[in-house]
Amino acid sequence: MLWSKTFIPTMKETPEGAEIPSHVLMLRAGLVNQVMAGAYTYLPLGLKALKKAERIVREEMDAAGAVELAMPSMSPQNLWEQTGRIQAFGNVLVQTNLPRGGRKVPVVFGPTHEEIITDLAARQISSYRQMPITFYQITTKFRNEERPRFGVLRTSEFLMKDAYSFDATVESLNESYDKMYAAYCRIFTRCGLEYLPVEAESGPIGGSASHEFMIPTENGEDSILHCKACGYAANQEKAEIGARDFTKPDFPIAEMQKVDTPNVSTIEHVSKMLKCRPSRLIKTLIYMANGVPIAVLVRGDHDANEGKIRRATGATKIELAPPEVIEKVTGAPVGFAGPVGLKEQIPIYADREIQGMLNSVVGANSADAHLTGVNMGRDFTPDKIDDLRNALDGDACPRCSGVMAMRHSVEIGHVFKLGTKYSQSLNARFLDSDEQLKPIIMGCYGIGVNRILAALVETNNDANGIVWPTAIAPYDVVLTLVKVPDEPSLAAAMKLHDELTAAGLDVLLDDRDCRAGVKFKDADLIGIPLRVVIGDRGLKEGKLEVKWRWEKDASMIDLDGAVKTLADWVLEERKTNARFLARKNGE
RNA sequence: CGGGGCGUGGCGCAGCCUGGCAGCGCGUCUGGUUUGGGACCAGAAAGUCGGAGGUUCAAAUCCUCUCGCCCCGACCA
Repeated sequence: MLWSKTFIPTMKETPEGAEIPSHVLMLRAGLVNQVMAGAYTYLPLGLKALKKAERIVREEMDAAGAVELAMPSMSPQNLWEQTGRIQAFGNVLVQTNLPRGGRKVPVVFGPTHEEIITDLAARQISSYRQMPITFYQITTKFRNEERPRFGVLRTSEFLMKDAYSFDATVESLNESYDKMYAAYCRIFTRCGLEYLPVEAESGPIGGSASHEFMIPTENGEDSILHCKACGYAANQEKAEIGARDFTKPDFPIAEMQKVDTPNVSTIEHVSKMLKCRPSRLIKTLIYMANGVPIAVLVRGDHDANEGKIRRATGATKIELAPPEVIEKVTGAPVGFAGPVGLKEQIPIYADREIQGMLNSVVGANSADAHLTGVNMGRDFTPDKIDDLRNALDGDACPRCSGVMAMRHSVEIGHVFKLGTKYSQSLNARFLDSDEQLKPIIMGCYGIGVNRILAALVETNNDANGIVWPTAIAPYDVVLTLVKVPDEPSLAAAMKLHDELTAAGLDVLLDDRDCRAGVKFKDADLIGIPLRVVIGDRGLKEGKLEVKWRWEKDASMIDLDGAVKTLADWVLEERKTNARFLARKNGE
């Protein structure tokens, strides 16, 4: 491809509004163009990279035995009513009514396709002999993000590979899941990503039935905890906290005292007013566990974890109690709840950390007042003590004696054992070998294809621009023509371009009539892995100047045999990303 | 949905407080000189100052409303 014949609108300056590296660089390198918040046009360069990621995903899905199909973005609303996901998705779901004659047909623009694929299975799969089977597609998904952000990392419309496995037994599901898990590892490795599979909140089957594939990066929206000692990794939602002994500090135990805290109800304000750290406060949260109010105690600087509360209570549904329930239970307005002197007798669940607290501050269960010098055992007794809070940096690893580190990260893939949630609500049943009718056992597996690009740019860039791995780079090689116009060097460049292309490489020839400096800057900005400079200096000596994007200095190779040399390098690199990955060790 | 910031030629910004001819840099176009890391000189085109209403002799500037974008938070199978 000639640079002058394609469309690569690079920018010297950072566009207003872009902040994180991937957003800035994807705009500056002319990969994407913003249409509105959360919607981007993929320009030729961005689209080429996206297609390469898509191709790797497709190849590995095929290799794993999944079969490709394509489902429509539009689907009837009633399917989503049957699974209850109209409510579950809420505003995220993009819906409209299609006028059909005098009728209105309510449709949903698919945010994912469990409903549609399960409906297909319900119609087409009737025997255990038809399974196991895994379907996949790579299509556009719609999710009305209330707050799209971070460029292409979080958009309302995106390309997703979604796969769904159908099995007759749990053992078979486990095999299907493992195959997808392994395929994901191969995909992200081939893409040159440094990923970390983490345990995620699991579904109805339990166990380690869900994993997210994360790319650790400062600007990620998700938090993960990782123990380097044993390798345990989980997202913050899921991460357990290792048990430890709680020895209270050796201070005299204070008397309980009631203090006035007019209009001061938040942890931040209370701690400021009473001049104590938030960690001295006990946060009392009133939750509804299957509709019954309970009190949950966590340290003031900790966050309650609803998944853990659900498991501790054995409830299926956990939600924060509405203000009227809080007032009824505590006898005080919201913000003054505490474990001492609750108006109604409700179960109290305390986070383990509460055991280590001495002379704490709690709400007084009356307006504009708190209690100080409160101690567990003397002043209140929880019904149950358990791990109820979100894990934090430095918490103990639940699997070994190590310490976990917290990192931000971007989720690029998710594998999930669904079980029979959808097959039951959509009546997808099969006749098993024992002549019994049973619900199909499902798994689902997603990859955000756009996020592969964004995550790569986010984690691979320098002051000059993007540094692509060859596997995903829009072009393998950029030929930088130094002297324009100049017939002999143009002819040599065209010849090289054609021969490299014939050898299977993606070649971009920068034939623009501008100064060499501009071309070098642009080549670096758009991040093409291999740069070949064609100038009369080298041509006279029968040499070509070559440089990998991440190398500091260029080297010379003979013009004779250059095509074979370059093709060998690039084809190898495209497969392994070996040089790309090795560069980090040298840093 | 709460909090904050920003909308001025294609891009990045100044001007606004204290109302008085709409500016700068980059880019674009023309001519010339240059030519291996974002060249230089001369000239040119291009802006309903996000939109609506109001105050005023006069509004980019002050007031009211509104739309959009970005950031933080809430939300996110």
